[in-house]
Amino acid sequence: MTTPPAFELNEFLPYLLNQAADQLSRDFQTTYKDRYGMLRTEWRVLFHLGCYGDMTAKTICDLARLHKTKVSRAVAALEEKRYLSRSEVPEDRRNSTLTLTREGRRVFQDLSEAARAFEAEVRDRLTKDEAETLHRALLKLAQLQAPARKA
Amino acid sequence: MTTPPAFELNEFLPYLLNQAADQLSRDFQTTYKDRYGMLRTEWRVLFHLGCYGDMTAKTICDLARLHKTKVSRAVAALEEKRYLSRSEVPEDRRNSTLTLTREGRRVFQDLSEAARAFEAEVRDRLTKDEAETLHRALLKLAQLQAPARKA
DNA sequence: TATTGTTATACTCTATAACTATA
DNA sequence: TATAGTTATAGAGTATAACAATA
Repeated sequence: MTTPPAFELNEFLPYLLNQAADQLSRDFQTTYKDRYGMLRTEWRVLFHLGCYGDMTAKTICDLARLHKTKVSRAVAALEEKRYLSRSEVPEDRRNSTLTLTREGRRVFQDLSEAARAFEAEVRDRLTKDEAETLHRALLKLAQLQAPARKA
Repeated sequence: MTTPPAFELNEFLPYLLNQAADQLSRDFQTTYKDRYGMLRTEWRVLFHLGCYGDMTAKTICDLARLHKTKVSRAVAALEEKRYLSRSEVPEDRRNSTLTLTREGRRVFQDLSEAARAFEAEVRDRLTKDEAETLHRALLKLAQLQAPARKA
């Protein structure tokens, strides 16, 4: 005879996750957009190369869970901006190794400092325990692979 | 003489947040898309009315942090589907109160059960503490207003 | 046949400006 | 003049199919 409790949107994790992610994305995107005219996927590709070193487009697809068409276009845009160059892999000429140029490394350096500062602000709004638990929970939910760090 | 530690993308909260949110969104959207051909903003509007009762488009804009153009289109789509109706507010004829129809309430009922089941699966992947802390942290980061619950 | 990557296309989402009507 | 809502438009993001080159 009891009615089920009404649904509470503000406790629905997928909704909250989206709201929080949108909020932070919007704030952070101004950095790479205003400074370097980069789009979201371009930023992600640049950071994969900067953080983890040279790799092929296919590897970025797998690590970042991005579709190959998105990566293909982002790589073309970054090449156009002279932030990366391609070199054919002799063993398998279907793919190219992507490498940041000197300018690309400089941009990565600048943006990673901005990212660090941004993250510090975000963490300031949380307790230490909240930030750590959030990080752990998100890793579980996002199902990302963590590659070996750049040498 | 020490170099700063390299940036670690997989520990950058905005990135993790996006990956997790995208993942869950994609999974959940199939429910409202496949069953009712609804888009994301339509789902959000329907749930605001279902969870919190009748309100104007403007109120939904404020609660959900959505732009009025998005809400306007979602409301038109839901009206077209006969999930809601509008009634002019006599005191201020610029706005209308939005009300779910019988069919709209049925759809909300069905989708909120699906949402509950989906959330249960998500929480199963986390410990109780992780789920609670995640919820608390996301509320802080998303900066949502929680309206009074529907009577 | 399968894989890497590109191009084309359509659809969804976001952002902005211009507009109507009411206040 | 300000606010609620609509319409139009452009740009960004997503998804899919078709294709070329290579394996």
